Amino acid sequence: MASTPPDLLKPRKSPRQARSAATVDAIFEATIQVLLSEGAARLTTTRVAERAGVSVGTLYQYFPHKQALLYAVLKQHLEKVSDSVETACRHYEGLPLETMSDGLVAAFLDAKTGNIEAARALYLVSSELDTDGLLSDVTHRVGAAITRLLTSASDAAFSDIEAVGFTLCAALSGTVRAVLERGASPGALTILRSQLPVLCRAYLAAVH
Amino acid sequence: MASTPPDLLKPRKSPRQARSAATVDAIFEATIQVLLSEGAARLTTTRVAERAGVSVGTLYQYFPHKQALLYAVLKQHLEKVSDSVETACRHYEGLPLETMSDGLVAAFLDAKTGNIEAARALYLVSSELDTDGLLSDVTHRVGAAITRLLTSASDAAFSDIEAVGFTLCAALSGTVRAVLERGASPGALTILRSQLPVLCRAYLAAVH
DNA sequence: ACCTGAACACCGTTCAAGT
DNA sequence: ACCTGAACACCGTTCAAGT
Repeated sequence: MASTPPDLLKPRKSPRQARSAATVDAIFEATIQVLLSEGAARLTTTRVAERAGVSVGTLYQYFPHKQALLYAVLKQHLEKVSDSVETACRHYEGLPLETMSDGLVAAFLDAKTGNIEAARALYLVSSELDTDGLLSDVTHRVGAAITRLLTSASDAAFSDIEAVGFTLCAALSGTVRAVLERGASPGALTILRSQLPVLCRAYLAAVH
Repeated sequence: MASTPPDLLKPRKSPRQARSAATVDAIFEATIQVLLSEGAARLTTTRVAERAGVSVGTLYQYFPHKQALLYAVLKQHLEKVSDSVETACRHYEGLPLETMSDGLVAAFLDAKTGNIEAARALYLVSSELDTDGLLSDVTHRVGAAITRLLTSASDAAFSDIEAVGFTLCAALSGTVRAVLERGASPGALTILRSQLPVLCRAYLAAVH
Protein backbone atom coordinates (compact mmCIF):
# COMPACT_ATOMS: atom_id res chain seq x y z
CA MET A 1 0.00 0.00 0.00
CA ALA A 2 3.05 2.21 -0.15
CA SER A 3 2.31 5.29 -2.20
CA THR A 4 4.56 5.41 -5.22
CA PRO A 5 6.72 8.48 -4.98
CA PRO A 6 5.59 11.39 -7.14
CA ASP A 7 7.19 11.03 -10.57
CA LEU A 8 9.25 14.11 -9.95
CA LEU A 9 11.00 12.41 -7.08
CA LYS A 10 11.80 9.13 -8.78
CA PRO A 11 15.32 8.24 -9.77
CA ARG A 12 15.84 8.92 -13.44
CA LYS A 13 17.06 5.48 -14.44
CA SER A 14 18.20 2.33 -12.74
CA PRO A 15 21.75 1.12 -13.16
CA ARG A 16 22.00 -1.68 -15.73
CA GLN A 17 25.69 -2.35 -15.60
CA ALA A 18 28.08 -2.95 -12.74
CA ARG A 19 29.88 0.32 -13.38
CA SER A 20 26.76 2.41 -12.97
CA ALA A 21 25.60 0.54 -9.87
CA ALA A 22 28.91 1.47 -8.32
CA THR A 23 28.37 5.05 -9.42
CA VAL A 24 25.02 5.25 -7.63
CA ASP A 25 26.50 3.76 -4.47
CA ALA A 26 29.30 6.28 -4.56
CA ILE A 27 26.84 9.15 -4.97
CA PHE A 28 24.78 7.94 -2.02
CA GLU A 29 27.83 7.60 0.16
CA ALA A 30 29.16 10.98 -0.91
CA THR A 31 25.86 12.67 -0.06
CA ILE A 32 26.00 11.53 3.55
CA GLN A 33 29.66 12.46 3.81
CA VAL A 34 29.20 15.96 2.45
CA LEU A 35 26.18 16.44 4.70
CA LEU A 36 28.21 15.44 7.73
CA SER A 37 31.42 17.29 6.89
CA GLU A 38 30.08 20.47 5.30
CA GLY A 39 26.53 20.82 6.56
CA ALA A 40 23.21 21.09 4.74
CA ALA A 41 23.89 24.62 3.51
CA ARG A 42 27.02 23.55 1.63
CA LEU A 43 25.48 20.40 0.21
CA THR A 44 25.89 21.11 -3.48
CA THR A 45 25.28 18.76 -6.38
CA THR A 46 28.71 19.67 -7.71
CA ARG A 47 30.31 18.93 -4.36
CA VAL A 48 28.54 15.60 -4.05
CA ALA A 49 29.61 14.62 -7.56
CA GLU A 50 33.18 15.68 -6.86
CA ARG A 51 33.29 13.67 -3.61
CA ALA A 52 31.83 10.69 -5.44
CA GLY A 53 34.47 11.00 -8.14
CA VAL A 54 32.08 11.61 -11.02
CA SER A 55 30.92 14.66 -12.94
CA VAL A 56 27.74 16.58 -12.21
CA GLY A 57 26.28 15.37 -15.45
CA THR A 58 26.59 11.79 -14.27
CA LEU A 59 24.77 12.60 -11.04
CA TYR A 60 21.94 14.08 -13.08
CA GLN A 61 21.69 10.91 -15.14
CA TYR A 62 20.50 9.06 -12.07
CA PHE A 63 18.66 11.77 -10.16
CA PRO A 64 16.55 14.32 -12.02
CA HIS A 65 17.34 16.97 -9.42
CA LYS A 66 18.85 17.53 -6.01
CA GLN A 67 15.54 16.87 -4.23
CA ALA A 68 15.33 13.40 -5.77
CA LEU A 69 18.79 12.61 -4.48
CA LEU A 70 17.98 13.74 -0.95
CA TYR A 71 14.66 11.93 -1.13
CA ALA A 72 16.41 8.67 -2.01
CA VAL A 73 18.93 9.04 0.81
CA LEU A 74 16.24 9.87 3.36
CA LYS A 75 14.11 7.00 2.13
CA GLN A 76 16.95 4.56 2.63
CA HIS A 77 17.40 5.74 6.22
CA LEU A 78 13.70 5.62 7.08
CA GLU A 79 13.43 2.13 5.63
CA LYS A 80 16.22 0.94 7.88
CA VAL A 81 14.31 2.28 10.88
CA SER A 82 11.03 0.74 9.71
CA ASP A 83 12.77 -2.58 9.15
CA SER A 84 14.21 -2.77 12.62
CA VAL A 85 10.92 -1.78 14.22
CA GLU A 86 9.09 -4.43 12.20
CA THR A 87 11.68 -7.03 13.14
CA ALA A 88 11.32 -6.12 16.79
CA CYS A 89 7.54 -6.30 16.52
CA ARG A 90 7.71 -9.86 15.14
CA HIS A 91 10.18 -10.80 17.84
CA TYR A 92 7.93 -9.72 20.73
CA GLU A 93 4.69 -11.12 19.32
CA GLY A 94 2.48 -12.87 21.87
CA LEU A 95 4.44 -11.71 24.89
CA PRO A 96 3.13 -9.63 27.81
CA LEU A 97 2.36 -5.98 27.12
CA GLU A 98 5.17 -4.49 29.19
CA THR A 99 7.77 -6.69 27.53
CA MET A 100 6.51 -5.57 24.13
CA SER A 101 6.53 -1.95 25.09
CA ASP A 102 10.11 -2.02 26.37
CA GLY A 103 11.31 -3.99 23.36
CA LEU A 104 9.66 -1.61 20.95
CA VAL A 105 11.12 1.47 22.60
CA ALA A 106 14.59 -0.08 22.67
CA ALA A 107 14.43 -1.04 18.99
CA PHE A 108 13.31 2.42 17.98
CA LEU A 109 15.91 4.20 20.07
CA ASP A 110 18.70 1.94 18.82
CA ALA A 111 17.73 2.46 15.20
CA LYS A 112 17.58 6.24 15.54
CA THR A 113 20.60 6.76 17.77
CA GLY A 114 22.87 4.18 16.14
CA ASN A 115 24.31 6.93 13.99
CA ILE A 116 23.19 10.11 15.66
CA GLU A 117 25.09 12.46 13.37
CA ALA A 118 23.59 10.92 10.25
CA ALA A 119 20.12 11.02 11.77
CA ARG A 120 20.51 14.70 12.66
CA ALA A 121 21.86 15.51 9.21
CA LEU A 122 18.85 13.85 7.63
CA TYR A 123 16.41 15.78 9.81
CA LEU A 124 18.10 18.93 8.59
CA VAL A 125 17.70 17.93 5.01
CA SER A 126 14.22 16.45 5.25
CA SER A 127 12.50 19.79 5.27
CA GLU A 128 14.09 20.83 2.01
CA LEU A 129 11.83 18.45 0.19
CA ASP A 130 8.27 17.25 0.00
CA THR A 131 8.26 14.36 2.44
CA ASP A 132 4.54 14.12 3.15
CA GLY A 133 4.13 10.89 1.18
CA LEU A 134 7.32 9.31 2.41
CA LEU A 135 6.63 10.11 6.05
CA SER A 136 3.04 8.96 5.97
CA ASP A 137 4.15 5.68 4.35
CA VAL A 138 6.59 5.07 7.16
CA THR A 139 3.96 6.02 9.72
CA HIS A 140 1.52 3.55 8.20
CA ARG A 141 4.07 0.73 8.03
CA VAL A 142 5.30 1.26 11.58
CA GLY A 143 1.81 1.99 12.89
CA ALA A 144 0.52 -1.24 11.31
CA ALA A 145 3.39 -3.28 12.75
CA ILE A 146 2.71 -1.87 16.20
CA THR A 147 -1.00 -2.53 15.83
CA ARG A 148 -0.34 -6.19 14.89
CA LEU A 149 1.98 -6.50 17.84
CA LEU A 150 -0.52 -5.11 20.31
CA THR A 151 -3.27 -7.36 18.97
CA SER A 152 -1.12 -10.35 19.86
CA ALA A 153 -0.51 -9.32 23.47
CA SER A 154 -1.02 -12.21 25.84
CA ASP A 155 -2.43 -10.06 28.60
CA ALA A 156 -4.32 -7.16 27.05
CA ALA A 157 -7.02 -6.10 24.60
CA PHE A 158 -7.63 -2.65 23.16
CA SER A 159 -10.75 -0.89 22.03
CA ASP A 160 -9.44 1.63 19.51
CA ILE A 161 -6.26 -0.19 18.58
CA GLU A 162 -5.64 1.78 15.37
CA ALA A 163 -5.55 5.04 17.24
CA VAL A 164 -3.25 3.54 19.85
CA GLY A 165 -0.77 2.26 17.25
CA PHE A 166 -0.79 5.59 15.47
CA THR A 167 -0.30 7.58 18.66
CA LEU A 168 2.50 5.34 19.88
CA CYS A 169 4.28 5.71 16.56
CA ALA A 170 3.92 9.49 16.58
CA ALA A 171 5.00 9.70 20.22
CA LEU A 172 8.10 7.60 19.64
CA SER A 173 9.30 9.27 16.47
CA GLY A 174 8.28 12.75 17.60
CA THR A 175 9.88 12.59 21.02
CA VAL A 176 13.12 11.18 19.66
CA ARG A 177 13.19 13.81 16.95
CA ALA A 178 12.51 16.60 19.43
CA VAL A 179 15.53 15.50 21.46
CA LEU A 180 17.91 14.89 18.56
CA GLU A 181 16.99 18.16 16.93
CA ARG A 182 17.56 20.16 20.10
CA GLY A 183 21.21 19.16 20.11
CA ALA A 184 21.13 15.54 21.29
CA SER A 185 23.12 16.32 24.42
CA PRO A 186 24.18 13.19 26.33
CA GLY A 187 22.06 14.31 29.28
CA ALA A 188 18.97 14.64 27.14
CA LEU A 189 19.58 11.20 25.64
CA THR A 190 19.92 9.68 29.11
CA ILE A 191 16.61 11.17 30.16
CA LEU A 192 15.04 9.90 26.97
CA ARG A 193 16.29 6.36 27.52
CA SER A 194 14.92 6.28 31.05
CA GLN A 195 11.63 8.12 30.50
CA LEU A 196 10.44 6.87 27.13
CA PRO A 197 9.88 3.28 28.34
CA VAL A 198 7.92 4.64 31.30
CA LEU A 199 5.83 6.86 29.05
CA CYS A 200 4.95 4.05 26.64
CA ARG A 201 4.18 1.51 29.36
CA ALA A 202 1.96 4.02 31.12
CA TYR A 203 0.08 4.94 27.95
CA LEU A 204 -0.51 1.34 26.97
CA ALA A 205 -1.66 0.46 30.48
CA ALA A 206 -4.11 3.36 30.39
CA VAL A 207 -5.79 2.43 27.11
CA HIS A 208 -6.06 -1.34 27.32
CA MET B 1 19.03 32.46 30.68
CA ALA B 2 18.03 32.61 27.05
CA SER B 3 21.09 32.17 24.87
CA THR B 4 21.68 35.25 22.75
CA PRO B 5 21.33 34.25 19.13
CA PRO B 6 24.63 33.82 17.31
CA ASP B 7 25.69 37.19 15.88
CA LEU B 8 25.20 35.89 12.40
CA LEU B 9 21.53 35.39 13.04
CA LYS B 10 20.78 38.73 14.61
CA PRO B 11 18.78 41.35 12.80
CA ARG B 12 21.13 43.89 11.26
CA LYS B 13 19.57 46.98 12.81
CA SER B 14 16.44 47.89 14.70
CA PRO B 15 13.94 50.27 13.21
CA ARG B 16 14.29 53.78 14.64
CA GLN B 17 11.56 55.51 12.74
CA ALA B 18 7.94 54.72 12.16
CA ARG B 19 8.53 54.15 8.46
CA SER B 20 11.12 51.47 9.00
CA ALA B 21 9.10 49.71 11.72
CA ALA B 22 6.35 49.41 9.16
CA THR B 23 8.88 48.05 6.67
CA VAL B 24 9.94 45.29 9.05
CA ASP B 25 6.34 44.34 9.75
CA ALA B 26 5.62 44.18 6.05
CA ILE B 27 8.64 41.93 5.48
CA PHE B 28 7.54 39.59 8.24
CA GLU B 29 4.04 39.40 6.91
CA ALA B 30 5.26 38.89 3.35
CA THR B 31 7.51 36.01 4.41
CA ILE B 32 4.61 34.03 5.83
CA GLN B 33 2.46 34.82 2.82
CA VAL B 34 5.07 33.73 0.29
CA LEU B 35 5.73 30.59 2.31
CA LEU B 36 2.05 29.75 2.29
CA SER B 37 1.29 30.64 -1.31
CA GLU B 38 4.47 29.55 -3.08
CA GLY B 39 6.08 27.01 -0.76
CA ALA B 40 9.50 26.86 0.84
CA ALA B 41 11.30 26.13 -2.43
CA ARG B 42 10.09 29.37 -4.02
CA LEU B 43 10.71 31.50 -0.95
CA THR B 44 13.14 33.99 -2.43
CA THR B 45 14.46 37.15 -0.84
CA THR B 46 13.48 39.01 -4.00
CA ARG B 47 9.98 37.59 -3.87
CA VAL B 48 9.57 38.46 -0.20
CA ALA B 49 10.76 42.00 -0.83
CA GLU B 50 8.45 42.34 -3.82
CA ARG B 51 5.45 41.08 -1.80
CA ALA B 52 6.37 43.46 1.00
CA GLY B 53 6.53 46.34 -1.44
CA VAL B 54 10.19 47.18 -0.86
CA SER B 55 13.42 46.48 -2.70
CA VAL B 56 15.78 43.61 -1.92
CA GLY B 57 18.33 46.08 -0.67
CA THR B 58 15.91 47.26 1.99
CA LEU B 59 15.32 43.72 3.16
CA TYR B 60 19.06 43.28 3.55
CA GLN B 61 19.28 46.44 5.66
CA TYR B 62 17.30 44.66 8.37
CA PHE B 63 18.36 41.06 7.92
CA PRO B 64 21.96 40.19 7.08
CA HIS B 65 20.85 37.16 5.10
CA LYS B 66 17.89 34.96 4.33
CA GLN B 67 18.56 32.68 7.30
CA ALA B 68 18.30 35.60 9.70
CA LEU B 69 14.92 36.48 8.26
CA LEU B 70 13.60 32.93 8.61
CA TYR B 71 15.11 32.72 12.07
CA ALA B 72 13.23 35.83 13.15
CA VAL B 73 9.93 34.57 11.77
CA LEU B 74 10.34 31.17 13.40
CA LYS B 75 11.35 32.78 16.67
CA GLN B 76 8.21 34.89 16.71
CA HIS B 77 6.05 31.80 16.21
CA LEU B 78 7.82 29.76 18.88
CA GLU B 79 7.53 32.61 21.36
CA LYS B 80 3.80 32.73 20.83
CA VAL B 81 3.60 29.03 21.65
CA SER B 82 5.85 29.41 24.70
CA ASP B 83 3.77 32.32 25.91
CA SER B 84 0.51 30.46 25.76
CA VAL B 85 1.98 27.43 27.49
CA GLU B 86 3.41 29.62 30.24
CA THR B 87 0.08 31.38 30.65
CA ALA B 88 -1.71 28.05 30.89
CA CYS B 89 0.83 26.84 33.44
CA ARG B 90 0.18 29.85 35.69
CA HIS B 91 -3.54 29.38 35.28
CA TYR B 92 -3.54 25.77 36.49
CA GLU B 93 -1.11 26.25 39.37
CA GLY B 94 -2.04 24.42 42.56
CA LEU B 95 -4.81 22.38 40.99
CA PRO B 96 -5.03 18.56 40.86
CA LEU B 97 -2.61 16.77 38.53
CA GLU B 98 -5.16 15.58 36.00
CA THR B 99 -6.66 19.05 35.63
CA MET B 100 -3.18 20.42 35.00
CA SER B 101 -2.36 17.77 32.47
CA ASP B 102 -5.51 18.30 30.45
CA GLY B 103 -5.12 22.07 30.55
CA LEU B 104 -1.53 21.88 29.42
CA VAL B 105 -2.31 19.59 26.50
CA ALA B 106 -5.20 21.78 25.41
CA ALA B 107 -3.09 24.94 25.52
CA PHE B 108 -0.31 23.35 23.52
CA LEU B 109 -2.64 21.91 20.90
CA ASP B 110 -4.52 25.17 20.53
CA ALA B 111 -1.33 27.15 20.10
CA LYS B 112 0.04 24.78 17.47
CA THR B 113 -3.11 24.09 15.54
CA GLY B 114 -4.56 27.61 15.65
CA ASN B 115 -2.97 28.28 12.28
CA ILE B 116 -2.06 24.85 10.98
CA GLU B 117 -0.85 26.01 7.60
CA ALA B 118 1.54 28.54 9.10
CA ALA B 119 2.81 25.96 11.57
CA ARG B 120 3.46 23.45 8.79
CA ALA B 121 5.17 26.09 6.68
CA LEU B 122 7.47 26.93 9.56
CA TYR B 123 8.39 23.30 10.13
CA LEU B 124 9.38 23.16 6.49
CA VAL B 125 11.57 26.18 6.82
CA SER B 126 13.04 25.42 10.22
CA SER B 127 15.49 22.89 8.87
CA GLU B 128 17.02 25.35 6.48
CA LEU B 129 18.69 27.06 9.37
CA ASP B 130 20.60 26.44 12.53
CA THR B 131 17.85 26.21 15.13
CA ASP B 132 19.69 24.33 17.86
CA GLY B 133 19.96 27.37 20.12
CA LEU B 134 16.45 28.60 19.45
CA LEU B 135 14.85 25.22 19.99
CA SER B 136 16.74 24.46 23.16
CA ASP B 137 15.76 27.88 24.54
CA VAL B 138 12.12 27.14 23.95
CA THR B 139 12.52 23.68 25.43
CA HIS B 140 14.09 25.17 28.55
CA ARG B 141 11.43 27.84 28.93
CA VAL B 142 8.55 25.46 28.42
CA GLY B 143 10.22 22.69 30.39
CA ALA B 144 10.77 25.08 33.30
CA ALA B 145 7.17 26.29 33.22
CA ILE B 146 5.93 22.71 33.26
CA THR B 147 8.29 21.84 36.10
CA ARG B 148 6.99 24.77 38.18
CA LEU B 149 3.45 23.73 37.45
CA LEU B 150 4.03 20.14 38.51
CA THR B 151 5.76 21.25 41.70
CA SER B 152 2.59 23.06 42.68
CA ALA B 153 0.25 20.10 42.18
CA SER B 154 -2.12 19.74 45.12
CA ASP B 155 -2.15 15.96 44.96
CA ALA B 156 1.23 14.76 43.73
CA ALA B 157 5.00 14.91 44.25
CA PHE B 158 7.73 13.84 41.84
CA SER B 159 11.18 12.46 42.38
CA ASP B 160 12.98 13.48 39.18
CA ILE B 161 10.83 16.43 38.29
CA GLU B 162 13.32 17.98 35.84
CA ALA B 163 13.36 14.85 33.71
CA VAL B 164 9.57 14.69 33.80
CA GLY B 165 9.16 18.30 32.66
CA PHE B 166 11.67 17.78 29.89
CA THR B 167 10.06 14.56 28.69
CA LEU B 168 6.58 16.01 28.76
CA CYS B 169 7.75 18.97 26.71
CA ALA B 170 9.48 16.74 24.15
CA ALA B 171 6.50 14.39 23.97
CA LEU B 172 4.04 17.22 23.40
CA SER B 173 6.02 19.12 20.79
CA GLY B 174 7.33 15.98 19.10
CA THR B 175 4.01 14.20 18.81
CA VAL B 176 2.24 17.26 17.48
CA ARG B 177 5.03 17.85 15.00
CA ALA B 178 4.97 14.25 13.85
CA VAL B 179 1.27 14.56 13.06
CA LEU B 180 1.38 18.00 11.43
CA GLU B 181 4.35 17.05 9.31
CA ARG B 182 2.74 13.87 8.04
CA GLY B 183 -0.03 15.87 6.41
CA ALA B 184 -2.20 16.94 9.34
CA SER B 185 -5.21 15.01 8.07
CA PRO B 186 -8.40 15.74 10.05
CA GLY B 187 -8.49 12.10 11.15
CA ALA B 188 -4.99 12.24 12.53
CA LEU B 189 -5.79 15.46 14.38
CA THR B 190 -8.87 13.90 15.93
CA ILE B 191 -6.83 10.97 17.18
CA LEU B 192 -4.25 13.39 18.54
CA ARG B 193 -6.85 15.39 20.44
CA SER B 194 -8.30 12.30 22.05
CA GLN B 195 -5.08 10.36 22.74
CA LEU B 196 -2.63 13.05 23.80
CA PRO B 197 -4.51 13.88 27.02
CA VAL B 198 -4.62 10.16 27.87
CA LEU B 199 -0.91 9.78 27.18
CA CYS B 200 0.09 12.72 29.36
CA ARG B 201 -2.22 11.80 32.23
CA ALA B 202 -0.91 8.23 32.17
CA TYR B 203 2.73 9.30 32.12
CA LEU B 204 2.29 11.74 34.98
CA ALA B 205 0.40 9.18 37.02
CA ALA B 206 3.21 6.68 36.45
CA VAL B 207 6.03 8.93 37.62
CA HIS B 208 4.55 10.72 40.60
C1' DA C 1 17.96 57.67 7.82
C1' DC C 2 16.27 55.06 4.64
C1' DC C 3 15.56 53.25 0.07
C1' DT C 4 16.69 51.54 -4.88
C1' DG C 5 18.13 48.12 -8.29
C1' DA C 6 21.92 46.89 -11.38
C1' DA C 7 25.90 43.92 -10.76
C1' DC C 8 28.55 39.78 -9.07
C1' DA C 9 29.39 35.19 -7.39
C1' DC C 10 27.59 30.81 -6.90
C1' DC C 11 24.47 26.84 -7.57
C1' DG C 12 21.03 23.77 -10.02
C1' DT C 13 20.42 21.86 -14.36
C1' DT C 14 21.18 20.84 -19.40
C1' DC C 15 23.15 19.07 -23.55
C1' DA C 16 26.50 18.58 -27.27
C1' DA C 17 30.48 16.05 -27.55
C1' DG C 18 33.26 12.22 -26.09
C1' DT C 19 34.46 6.85 -24.76
C1' DA D 1 25.63 2.72 -22.24
C1' DC D 2 27.75 5.74 -19.79
C1' DC D 3 30.46 9.81 -18.83
C1' DT D 4 32.26 14.85 -19.22
C1' DG D 5 32.18 19.80 -18.24
C1' DA D 6 31.25 24.30 -20.35
C1' DA D 7 27.10 27.04 -20.64
C1' DC D 8 22.59 29.08 -19.00
C1' DA D 9 19.13 30.66 -15.83
C1' DC D 10 18.19 31.93 -11.33
C1' DC D 11 19.04 33.31 -6.49
C1' DG D 12 21.61 35.40 -2.45
C1' DT D 13 24.02 39.39 -1.44
C1' DT D 14 26.37 43.97 -2.14
C1' DC D 15 27.08 48.80 -2.86
C1' DA D 16 27.15 53.19 -5.35
C1' DA D 17 23.72 56.34 -6.12
C1' DG D 18 19.44 58.43 -4.85
C1' DT D 19 15.61 60.80 -1.45
